Amino acid sequence: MNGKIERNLNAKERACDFSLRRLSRFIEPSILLFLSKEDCHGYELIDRLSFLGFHKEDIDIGAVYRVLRRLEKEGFVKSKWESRGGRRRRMYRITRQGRELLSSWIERIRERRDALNRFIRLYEEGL
Amino acid sequence: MNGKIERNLNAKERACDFSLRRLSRFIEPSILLFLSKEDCHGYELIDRLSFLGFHKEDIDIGAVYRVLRRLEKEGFVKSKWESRGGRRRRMYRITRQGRELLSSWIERIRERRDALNRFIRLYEEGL
DNA sequence: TCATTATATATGCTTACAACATATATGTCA
DNA sequence: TGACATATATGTTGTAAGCATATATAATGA
Repeated sequence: MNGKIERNLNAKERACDFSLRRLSRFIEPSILLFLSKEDCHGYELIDRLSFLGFHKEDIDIGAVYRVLRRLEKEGFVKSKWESRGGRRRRMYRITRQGRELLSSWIERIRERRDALNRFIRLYEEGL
Repeated sequence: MNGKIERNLNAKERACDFSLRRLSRFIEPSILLFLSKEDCHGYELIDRLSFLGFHKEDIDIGAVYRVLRRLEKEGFVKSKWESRGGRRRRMYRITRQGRELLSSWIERIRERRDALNRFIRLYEEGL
C-alpha cells in the first residue's frame, strides 16, 4: 500500500539472530531477562544493565526506550503509566510471548557462548 | 577537503567494539585468528569459518572478501597474488599490527563470554 | 564439445539501525 | 535559582548487513 515493506515478524520467525547480526540487540534479551524477574520501568532497567557488564556511560539510553517501545508493539511486553509521588513512569511487564522469546534468546546465547569458547581455545592452542 | 570525513583509525582506537556493535564483525577476528596460524587465501578462510560454528550456507562470501580488503587497507594483513596451476588467488598474511588487533579482540571476546555466562546464570537462578 | 559445477575474488545496491545528539518535564537539594 | 537526578522519549545521519550480481578459470562428465 505505502512504499514501506511490512516487516513485523512473530517471535518464532524473528527469534533472535544473535549469530550473524548486531550485538546491540543484546539489550533486548537483557530487558526481557530483568522483566522476567519483576516488573520494571525503563530507567531502572538501564541501571540493571550494569549487572551484565555494561558500563552506564556506554549505554545508549535512547536505545533502551526504543527497544522497549518496539517490544511492546510486537507484543513481548506491555506497559502502563504509573504515578509515584507526582512523577510519571511507564511500568513494563513481560508477556507470555515475551517469556518464549527470552527462552529462545537463551538458546542462542548458549550457542554463542560456546562459539566464543571455541574461538578462545583455538587461539590459546596457538600460543 | 572532500565532503567525506576521514574515519580511518589505528588498531588501538578502533580496537574491536564487540561490546556494543554488530556481531558480523565476528568474521574479522575469525579471519585474524586463522591467519595467525598460517597464511591463507579467502576461499580457504570461508571453509574454515565452519570450525567456529558458522554454517557455510549462512556465510556472506562477499563480506569475507570485503573484510579482507579492509583489513589490508588498514594494515592488519597484507596480500600477494599467487598462481597455483594457472589459477590465481590472493594469499594473505597477518602483520604485527594484525596480531595486536587479534589480541585485543581476544580480550573483548573473553569479556563477552563472561557476560554471556553471567546472563545465563542470572536466567537459571530464576527457574 | 558443451554444459555444469567448483574454485576464486570481487562489486553494486538498498535499507535498517547504531551511535550520537537533542527535546522535554518534574523532583530534589544546596 | 541553578544545577543535577530522574524519567521518557524522538531526530538525524553514516555505515554496513544482507542480498544480489559479475567475472574468470579449472575440473568433471555426459
